[in-house]
Amino acid sequence: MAYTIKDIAKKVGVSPSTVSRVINGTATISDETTQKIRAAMEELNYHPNSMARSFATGLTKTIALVIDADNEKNFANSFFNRSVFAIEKQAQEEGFNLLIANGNKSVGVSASQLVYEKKVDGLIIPPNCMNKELENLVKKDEFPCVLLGKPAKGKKTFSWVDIDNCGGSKLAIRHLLNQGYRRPVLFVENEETVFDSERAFGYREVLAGKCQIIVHMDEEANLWEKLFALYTKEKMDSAICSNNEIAFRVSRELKQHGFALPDDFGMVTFDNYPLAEYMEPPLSVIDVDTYTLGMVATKQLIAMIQNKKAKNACEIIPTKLIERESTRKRKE
Amino acid sequence: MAYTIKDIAKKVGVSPSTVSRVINGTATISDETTQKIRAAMEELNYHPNSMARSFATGLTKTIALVIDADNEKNFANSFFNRSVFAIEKQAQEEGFNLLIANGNKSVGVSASQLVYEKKVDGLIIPPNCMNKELENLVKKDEFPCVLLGKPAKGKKTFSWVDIDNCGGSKLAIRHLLNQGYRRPVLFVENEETVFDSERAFGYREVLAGKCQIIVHMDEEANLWEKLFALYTKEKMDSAICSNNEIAFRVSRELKQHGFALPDDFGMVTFDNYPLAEYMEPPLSVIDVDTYTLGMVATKQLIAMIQNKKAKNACEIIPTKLIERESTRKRKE
DNA sequence: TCCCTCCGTGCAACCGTTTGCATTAAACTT
DNA sequence: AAGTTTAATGCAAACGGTTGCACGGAGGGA
Repeated sequence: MAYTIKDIAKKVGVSPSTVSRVINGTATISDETTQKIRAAMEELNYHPNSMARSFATGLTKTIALVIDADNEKNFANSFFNRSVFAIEKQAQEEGFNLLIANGNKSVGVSASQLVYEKKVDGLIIPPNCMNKELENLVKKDEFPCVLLGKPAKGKKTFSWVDIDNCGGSKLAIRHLLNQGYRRPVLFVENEETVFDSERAFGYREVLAGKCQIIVHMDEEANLWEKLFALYTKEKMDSAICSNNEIAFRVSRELKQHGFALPDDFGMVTFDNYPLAEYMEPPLSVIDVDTYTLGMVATKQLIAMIQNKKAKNACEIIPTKLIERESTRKRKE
Repeated sequence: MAYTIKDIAKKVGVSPSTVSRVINGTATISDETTQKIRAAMEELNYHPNSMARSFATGLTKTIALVIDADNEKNFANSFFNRSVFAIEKQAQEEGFNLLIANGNKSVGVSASQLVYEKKVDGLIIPPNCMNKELENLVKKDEFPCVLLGKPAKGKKTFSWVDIDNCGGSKLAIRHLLNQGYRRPVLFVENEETVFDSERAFGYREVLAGKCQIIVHMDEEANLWEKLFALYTKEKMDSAICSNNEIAFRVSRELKQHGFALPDDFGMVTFDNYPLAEYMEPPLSVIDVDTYTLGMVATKQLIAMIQNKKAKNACEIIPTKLIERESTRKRKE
């Protein structure tokens, strides 16, 4: 059996409460007593039992990150991963642990379970994992919760953090125009996800009054046919891709059919994928700082946990352009 | 305040212990009482307080995965990520939660802390995160622990799970030879990591008596120079790359200098990176099943937690070859 | 019919910390 | 010097489950 606070108390000749107060600094204890208690703890290599503590205080010092395990792509993309990294680190720095919870619809219960069972003090959750049950739970108990991504319209009652999808899109297009491209097309998976729709919004805004074409990849059966039509009929000369897989596929098709990047077609893609710079040509990207995203979300959540204020805060993490070869300046 | 077991007991007119026994199935309770208790729990939407429970039982129903946050690459590579996914899922299925803990040397304490403070019931930990303190702790208390990767020589006293690096390497080389290549070179980061050294071992074994060249990428200042020498002087005609970044870099150099894959040079790489199939040409890979890796590690750990047996078990997850264009059969 | 088992349940202690309240002694006030 | 504040500490009751032991009653064997 490990030592308890009582063992320390007995050894020093004080009451358990005094030891507790020294550990937590919750009352003024004489220097002498403090020293002796510290020494005893050191000597016996005492560590407080976190479960007993959580039980007594009602605080777990743990936050949960809900993951969308339905979508296995989350695990292949670095977006998510760097966030996990940042969240863990920030949590740790503020004395919290990080629990990973499945937000899968079929398993379902998991995330709400953690709240019901009081296993965590707060939740970081992607909007698409937020279901009705969880929503009610969070609202009713004012349970600390930060959305990792902008919620869809009409659900603005949560705190959230997101990257600047709209701004990133604008950045990309302005860059293309700057480099001498005239007609950029936007490739997204579909416009149902918030981030794709934000990117589309930015695209439309910058190109207001000009030619706009948005391709929904999930509707395109024959990518090359589409690309060929875009190039020959629509005279599109460049692309913004919403993710790396799209960028890979598009550039492969183009190259296989004898097009040269960036001379025949410019390309910029979202997310600074590690391999983007090893592509041919190295891809210009909109770097989304998911590390900061995770960090800010965590800070916000822990602030909510600790002082119960700062509700309905929201923050947008700026994106930045990393210029590489795929958008080299064109001779006009 | 949420309902407690006592509220249920009072409502039904039984003692709290009876309710507890119904919840846990730890004694025979009459059908009638069971029904009434179940109904009351349902009606009040009762959920047991996990902290109280952990406190009483000494079991947290939580396992920790230690991550090497020093190495940010871990988060960029899908190896690790798919494992996290699998670990969470398996844990969840067996009624455990997953905690992510930093194994960073500088933060240090974190992982041991969890053990000291009894915040988790077991640990999944990459060998390189295993430090002396943790090692002692684990051994002394017989704390359940599974290494996620084969430990270096001399540390065989832990349970571990790893992918079959040696076998994967053999698979790759035999495949190359089968396809008509004669002289495959092995590219690794360096041979200090266990997995690279295992891969090198497999390489040497299959090519015993034949030409063997292992390139350590961390020592190569000029990759193209090296490749050119390998091709012209050593007559190497194919490569096994230990990771995707190497494969990317090597294939880029080759293509930039006018070589055609697979006709001039064959290539197979470790890890079925999602983008490997979008490469030009699509890369043949040794698929390492990190999903199974994580799942098996978790099963093993939970078995240790639950029946305190199965110590020092070890398991090797087989790899498999996915044949794509980069190793197309050569005309001899 | 008597004794023994076993089923279903209750009692109460226990898990390790925290914390409101009480207490004492010392240090100020005036 | 008496009264009042303040610092330092102890007491004991929580916190919400779990579990060993005990006990009454029903059923079964002799």
